[in-house]
Amino acid sequence: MTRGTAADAPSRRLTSRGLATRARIVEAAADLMYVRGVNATTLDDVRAASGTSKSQLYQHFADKDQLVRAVVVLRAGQVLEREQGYLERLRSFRGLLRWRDALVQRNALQNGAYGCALGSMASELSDQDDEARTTLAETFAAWTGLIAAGLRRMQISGALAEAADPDKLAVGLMAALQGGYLLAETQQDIAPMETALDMALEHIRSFLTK
Amino acid sequence: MTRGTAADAPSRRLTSRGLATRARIVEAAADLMYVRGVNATTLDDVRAASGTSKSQLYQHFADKDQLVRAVVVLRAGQVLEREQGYLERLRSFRGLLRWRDALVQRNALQNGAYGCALGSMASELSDQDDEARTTLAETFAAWTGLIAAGLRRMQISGALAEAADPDKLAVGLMAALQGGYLLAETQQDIAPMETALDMALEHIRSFLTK
DNA sequence: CCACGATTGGACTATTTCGTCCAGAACGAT
DNA sequence: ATCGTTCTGGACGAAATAGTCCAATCGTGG
Repeated sequence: MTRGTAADAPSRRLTSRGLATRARIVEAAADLMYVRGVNATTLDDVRAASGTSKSQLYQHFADKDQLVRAVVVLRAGQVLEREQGYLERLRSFRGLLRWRDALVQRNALQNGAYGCALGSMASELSDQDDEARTTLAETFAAWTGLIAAGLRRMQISGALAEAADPDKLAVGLMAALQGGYLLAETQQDIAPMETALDMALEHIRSFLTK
Repeated sequence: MTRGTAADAPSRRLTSRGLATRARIVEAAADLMYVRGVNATTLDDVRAASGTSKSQLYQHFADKDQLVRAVVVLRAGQVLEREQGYLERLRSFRGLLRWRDALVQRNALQNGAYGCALGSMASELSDQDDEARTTLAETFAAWTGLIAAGLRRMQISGALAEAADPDKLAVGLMAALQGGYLLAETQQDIAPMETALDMALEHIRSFLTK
């Protein structure tokens, strides 16, 4: 609240160099927090991984919480941008299957470890930092909204039955995805993630008009 | 590995008094770690909440990791016992609905905060403590197995179609549950958890024979 | 009721981690 | 080029946290 660091109007302090260091810090922190968890990542880890120094960290972020929030915002933007690319033109069940495949493949690269960039932070931060929780909730809502919008387009084009509720189906699909991530992470095997997504998609398929 | 603390044969050290303190410590730690997260819980918090002292902590647990593992084992046992009570006699779709209601109601008491006792630990520990991860994976498997067994009984009694795959349905249901927990925790609202469970149950319903 | 090990309390140390500070280098506008 | 501002490096301090140790107490078998 004291310093103008995060999303504030950056008062006057902004140099390309400074912004570059800031970006380097947030990205390094995001990577570390993704694989180790937020609380298990120390500022010294971030400092080393970003090739910066303590003063830079505190130049750009009032404290660790602010850095964490910046990481959340970064991840939210990344995920939303990526998902928008997949979902904004979604108009068919096959498109949904392609979306599924992309997610599974991405997660298979790490054998399911680490889970969803958003989900793991949500689990750790929800009961710890209300501002972060809110951002994450909004991001989940936006993500789910992208899916719902696609389902609605399918409905308008007649591919999906009128009886289907796009919003509820989207929430169910998102839950299956997040639960799948979690089980896959715990088992170190993406099979449960596939099974979960398949079940949700199978349910959506039952609403196809033919 | 050095001391005989956790699940080892307790060599010689066991007095009712000692066992009681040990239990008090683990239970206090479990509560704290549930609401604050594992890494955000300090040994001093545990000491204070359990009304013990440092020496007791280190009398029973070689280090914090061992305590965390004991908490995982405790939670695993509690959840499994509770779920067994609900699921071991599951024979009908209505039974599944009752199970759903019980979970939702329990989570509603805290407005969805904290999530699943198992899920939140799984998310935080999976990439941090492989032994804990394994225990959690086994517990999830057992839990899912309870559901699958119930579905199989429904299949044998003819209520559930032969075409249904109890194992996959159980995994899908578990993922919906865990994802629902996570979304509910993030949104501080159990609605997404209900929606997710309803979707999974709706899908199972489609396999009912009549 | 005595002896001995288990148990306890809490002071103490070591280490980690967050956060501060300041002197000097780099940069950009004039 | 020069001056003021921003950026940088890293030493430093403060607080939190993990982990150690030992003297005192308890409690149970003999």
